[in-house]
This record gives sequence, structure tokens and C-alpha cells, in this order.
Amino acid sequence: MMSNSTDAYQQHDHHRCLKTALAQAKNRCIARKARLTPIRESVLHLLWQSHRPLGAYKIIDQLSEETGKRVLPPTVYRALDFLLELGLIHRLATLNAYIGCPFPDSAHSDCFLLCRECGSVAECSTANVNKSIASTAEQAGFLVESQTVEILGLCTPCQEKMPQPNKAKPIKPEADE
Amino acid sequence: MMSNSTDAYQQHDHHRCLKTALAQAKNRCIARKARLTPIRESVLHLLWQSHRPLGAYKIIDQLSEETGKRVLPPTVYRALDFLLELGLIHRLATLNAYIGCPFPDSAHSDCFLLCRECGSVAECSTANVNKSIASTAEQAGFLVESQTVEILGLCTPCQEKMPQPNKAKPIKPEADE
DNA sequence: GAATAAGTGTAATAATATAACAATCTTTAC
DNA sequence: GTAAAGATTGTTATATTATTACACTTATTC
Ligand SMILES: [Zn+2]
Ligand SMILES: [Zn+2]
Ligand SMILES: [Zn+2]
Ligand SMILES: [Zn+2]
Repeated sequence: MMSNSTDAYQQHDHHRCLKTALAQAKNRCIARKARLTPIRESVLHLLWQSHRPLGAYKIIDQLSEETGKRVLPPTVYRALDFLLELGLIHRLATLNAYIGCPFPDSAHSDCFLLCRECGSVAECSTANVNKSIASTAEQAGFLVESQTVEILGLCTPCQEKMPQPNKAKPIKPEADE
Repeated sequence: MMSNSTDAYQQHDHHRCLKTALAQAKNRCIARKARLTPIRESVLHLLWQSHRPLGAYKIIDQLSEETGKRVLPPTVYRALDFLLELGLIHRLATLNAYIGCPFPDSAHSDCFLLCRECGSVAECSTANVNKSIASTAEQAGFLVESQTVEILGLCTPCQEKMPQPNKAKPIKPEADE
């Protein structure tokens, strides 16, 4: 199983994630004779700020701030479409948000682990899930063309931080401000 | 494997689907001491018109037409929330649309087969998919709380209607008008 | 260096969903 | 029965996500 879950949820050398992602993006653009223009690269860069997905309008805001001038929706959506097309990013349907793909070069059906606590998302490539989906579909006489698998729950660090299971949830002492 | 794929994609006694769904809904409401008010029942009824999911605003329009007066978004969204809460319908994240659940009484993780051609959606309950997802998550140290599995492709009838694979797609003779 | 294609700027709007508060209807308790 | 409490609905406004259409600019091709 291919997965970036250890990186995604923990302290790690994220600068390396970013560097790798940008390098892969450049390669892929060359291979596809596509242009990684400044806007597109900025959007990809923003999406690789962390392992937390970003909504399109968050990107718009950040990009506006970065460049000092008002960036409008089509600009960002076009960049997102380009990056999606090239497989450099993914869209998370359950969040209406976008995230950089850590494995753009390997053919992979996407399976995402969304931590509801810290917001980080890991991506897995799993033959098992794909097989079980294929077999389920086959039993129904259904021809699979693409699939969306998004799993919501808690990553390891967040599980450890959470109140113990089977115990009453302690009332949080901090005020809600 | 539990699935309504044979019904969903083919000619069948859909009136029976509808009747069953409404009966199950009523039972469930009684069991949960919840009220299946006229609005809620209408929305459920609309969602069971067919096996094609409906967007919230389609429901608003149809309900407005049905009742002769302008139904507003919160009315429908509240009914949808109620029905979702009771497990009588599901929301399809990839379509932003809603569909009646054929198995509200059985505990099931949802797995949907969305036909891109006819728009019908079948729901499957599959131990295999759940197991493979659970095992994938476990390998990543991830605690699963819920999951979204939406599979896009072609149902059996639509496969048969499609141009043969491995042959060049014939240029459609009909004008686009 | 024109012609073409690709990318970007801009204004407007579509599509989906929620917040906030008032009004009404149901249920419960007395 | 009736008042109080709770649940549901009505209404206005607005938030969030995404697309259309067309003008303009930049890059590529011949
Ligand atoms: Zn990282
Ligand atoms: Zn987490
Ligand atoms: Zn049916
Ligand atoms: Zn079909």
C-alpha cells in the first residue's frame, strides 16, 4: 500500500514534500507539454503549504494577499482545473476542497483519509479497496470508470489526544470565547 | 451483498419501491418518535419518484409546483436534514444531490453506483468494501468513523446501449441542436 | 512578423447551502 | 382546558462554491 499517512499527520520535513511536489509537477508539465505558469505554480504551492486541503475561496484570498491585487474566482478555478487535469491535485468531494497529490506519477485510484480533528488528509493507493470495489460493481453488472473514496475519522495523533473511548466525554473546561 | 441494482437500472415495479420506502419511513419515525410531517413526506416522495438523485433546488422547484406556492430553501433543507438524520435518504457528495435509501432498516455503510449515462444510482452494502477500507485505514493508523464511496460508471443496460469497446467511437449522426 | 493558440482579466451570474428570527402548530404538564 | 414548552414552518437575507461570456494579453507556430 502506498500512503503518505506518516507524513501527513505528524511532524516531518514538510519542506521536502513541497520540493518534491513542485519538482514532480515540473516534470509532468514537460512530459505533457503543458505550461506551469506563475499562477498555476502559486496555486500548487499554496495547496502544498500543508497536508490540509484548501477551499477554492481560501486560495483566492491567500493569492490575493500574496500578490497584493484582487484575484478573481475564474483565475483560481482555471488553475485548479489545469492541476486536476494533470493529476497534480485532487478535489475532495465531501469537503469541496483541494489538496496536492503526493503520487502524481503513479497511476492510482484515490482513497483519502480525512482527519476530522486536525483537518489533515492522507492519500492511499490500495489494491484491496480497488479490488473490492471492482468486485462489488461486477456483481451488480456495473462498469467502473472512476471512484471516490473518502474516509472520515481520526488520525493516530488525534486519536491519542482524544478522550478515551468507553469513558464519558469530559466536559471541556475551556470557555468557548 | 445487499443491492438494489437490478431495480435501479431496469424496468421494474417502481410503485412498490415507493410504497415500501414510505412504509419503512413511517415505521422508522414511529420507532424514533419523530414526525413525518407533510413537507417531509413530500420530499421523501419526490426523492422516490425514480432512482435518480435530485438536487435540493430541483426539489424546491417540484415542491413549489406541486403545492402552488413558493417553497423556500430552508424548508427543503430542513426536511432533507431530517430525512438524512433518520437514515431515510442519502446525500451524494459527488453530485450534490439526494436519493432515497432502499435499506433504511439495515445498518449499512453506503456504497453507491452512479450511472453517468442514465443518471440512476444503486446502493450496495458490501462487507468486502468495508473490510478493505477498514484494513487500509488500520495500516495507516487511522480510525474510521464514516466513509463515502461513490462509484461512477455505466450500469448494465447503458453498457449495452453504448458503442462497443475497442472500436472507434462512431461519430453521432444526429445534430447537436 | 502575422496568424494562431493558450492563458489571463473582468463582470456577471448560477448553483448549493445556511443563519437568524418570527410565527405557528404540537405536545406536555398542570 | 389551558398555559408553557418544544418542535416545526415561514421569511428575509446572506454565505459558499462554481461557471459563463467576452475582452485582452502573452506565447507559439509558421
Ligand atoms: Zn508534508
Ligand atoms: Zn488528525
Ligand atoms: Zn424502483
Ligand atoms: Zn445507466
